[in-house]
Amino acid sequence: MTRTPTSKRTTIYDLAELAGTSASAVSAVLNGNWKKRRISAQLAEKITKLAEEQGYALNMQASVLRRERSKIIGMIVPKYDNRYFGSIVEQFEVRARERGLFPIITCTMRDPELEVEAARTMLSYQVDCLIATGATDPDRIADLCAGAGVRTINLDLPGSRAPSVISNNYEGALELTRRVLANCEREYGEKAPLLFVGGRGSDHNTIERVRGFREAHAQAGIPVDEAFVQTCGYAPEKAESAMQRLAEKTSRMPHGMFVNSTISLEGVMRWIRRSGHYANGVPHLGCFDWDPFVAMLGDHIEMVRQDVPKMLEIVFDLIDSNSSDTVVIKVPPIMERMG
Amino acid sequence: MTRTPTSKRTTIYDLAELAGTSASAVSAVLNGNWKKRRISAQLAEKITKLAEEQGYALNMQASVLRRERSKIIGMIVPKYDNRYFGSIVEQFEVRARERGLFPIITCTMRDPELEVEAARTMLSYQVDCLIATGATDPDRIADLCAGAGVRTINLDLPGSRAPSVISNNYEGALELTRRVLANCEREYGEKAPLLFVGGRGSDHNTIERVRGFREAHAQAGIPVDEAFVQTCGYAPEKAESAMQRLAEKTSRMPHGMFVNSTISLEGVMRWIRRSGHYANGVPHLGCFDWDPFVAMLGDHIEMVRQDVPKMLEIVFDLIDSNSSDTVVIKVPPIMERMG
DNA sequence: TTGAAAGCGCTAACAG
DNA sequence: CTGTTAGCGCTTTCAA
Repeated sequence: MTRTPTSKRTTIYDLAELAGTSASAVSAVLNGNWKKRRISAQLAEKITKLAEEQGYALNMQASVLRRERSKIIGMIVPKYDNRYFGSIVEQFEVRARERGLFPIITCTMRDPELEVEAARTMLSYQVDCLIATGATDPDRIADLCAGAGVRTINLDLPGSRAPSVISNNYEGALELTRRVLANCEREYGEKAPLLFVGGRGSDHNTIERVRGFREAHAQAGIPVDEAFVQTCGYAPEKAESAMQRLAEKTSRMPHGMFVNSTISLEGVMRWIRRSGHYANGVPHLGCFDWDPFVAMLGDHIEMVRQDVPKMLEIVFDLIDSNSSDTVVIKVPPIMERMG
Repeated sequence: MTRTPTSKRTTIYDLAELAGTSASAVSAVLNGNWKKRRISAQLAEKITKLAEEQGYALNMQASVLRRERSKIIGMIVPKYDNRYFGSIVEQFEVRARERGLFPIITCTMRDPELEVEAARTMLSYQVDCLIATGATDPDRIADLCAGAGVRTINLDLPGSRAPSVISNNYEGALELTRRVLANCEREYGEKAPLLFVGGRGSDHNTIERVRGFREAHAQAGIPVDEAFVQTCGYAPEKAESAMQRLAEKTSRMPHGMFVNSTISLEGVMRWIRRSGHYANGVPHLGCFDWDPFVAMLGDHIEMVRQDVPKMLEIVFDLIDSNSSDTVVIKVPPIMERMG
């Protein structure tokens, strides 16, 4: 793990000596502002060539230490195990690099302790800006960052002390619920309440989605069955055991469900298969999130796809605009057509 | 020695002044080696408390610049859009942190240029070690790192200038092919060659998997149809159009397929649905990779799950062991049971 | 038991 | 046009 002490890395001083010039000239040339310093094209070329030959690599730690902006941008993200967060991270990296920023990402496994730990570490690395994605306590992170004079933006889950970019969960849930209700009615010729399963009762997104879920029921004139609102957490195991408990208590399982993320859907699907409860007649499902293979599972699943490109576009606009108003920007999700 | 008014961050000098001691004492205390320096417990406590109160955060750039080891460990990874790489990245982070290392990850979108660019950047950030995951040209990266005296380990795809940890692609493919062949024979009562689709004909993993594919055919006494070996690339679109081209050329599509990754499977499934070619009688599939929703798609799909925990365990053993032998360690993948 | 001091490699202001 | 110089914040001898 140790670097071989023999192969000392080339520094601008080495380059300066080889070129018979000074470190500052080298620095200026290598940073592309040799014009400003009116360094001769000849010298500039000589230095550039030398750097190439010697395999010179800038020492970022030294550079960042000296500059006032690090150009490092951090993101914390709960997990990498689903398409939603995967595409967020992927596009975050692309856009960051486009802007000449260096992205560092840390996954917090949905652990609140790890979240603040990760934020602290990122501050140690002098990030210029921190994006808190799906954080359980965005305000805690915002405070931490404020203390260090670092900007924060909340993504996916909103906070009250920094700008937030989130999906329009209410609208998405409203439409998704409508569709599943309609699908159920079409097939079973009966107006009956759906099951809501997955998510945390305390998180903003889940609250908003439940609100949309209720509103769709209200609009259809169907009373919500309170035993059918299961905000049991996101993990597959939690969704699975929530289903199990419900089945033990109720004599009549719902014809349709609103599943709050693909993560939870994993558990729901597992339960459906294992329990054999729906052996004759699969329930109609609605999933708040998108996954290509879920889309292939059959015509009985509707999906809401969160508009990641748009969300990240706004995030970076916010970064560029330098504003720190604590707005909450809601991005309409996309309804995937069935089949 | 005047601090600019912009730098609002607390430094060890601020702390030293507040505690009426020196920066070196503060540094020692905050690094936990105040015992070695026999600093009084009293002073140590005072400093610790002060740091807490002031919200002191270590400046990693300064710290790393001064130390000889950065304790930063880098990983480059092709994509975040599938479970395999997702779990690699997730577990990499966990294990790195367990060891007190700071993980930085960069996704290269399978772009060879970006790969070396990313490696260079990581070297600039003084990584102590770089893991090249699924790199198209691992040796190029190994050379780059060697020049900087930094260790490299190849993951997923092997190289010849650094230790490599990969799946046993041959064995996995052999067994997967056997199963699909058996499934086909059971259903159609006929020995017929499978289609191999996805992956790059030039990459080691694909070559090994094709070898296993051929061997399984040989063992079953079935000649491989050369038109049925379609190493068309990983992307869904590529797999999809490869299927299309094949269908246009051949009068008889295969009853079974070996699909080289879930990524490619996405395209294959799409083609199967859109083309209507298999309207009566789904083909038996084998997928080299695992995804929970693919597992739910039906009994006609077999999967090979690469043993990510084991692979990463070996990667970190390699890191700890400090060895740089260019071994290739093959980890047996796990055959998922159907259903 | 503790502090002073010397840099790590780089950037940028200031003098030529 | 170019070099000198003064640190950025931290770690680590070395001296006391």
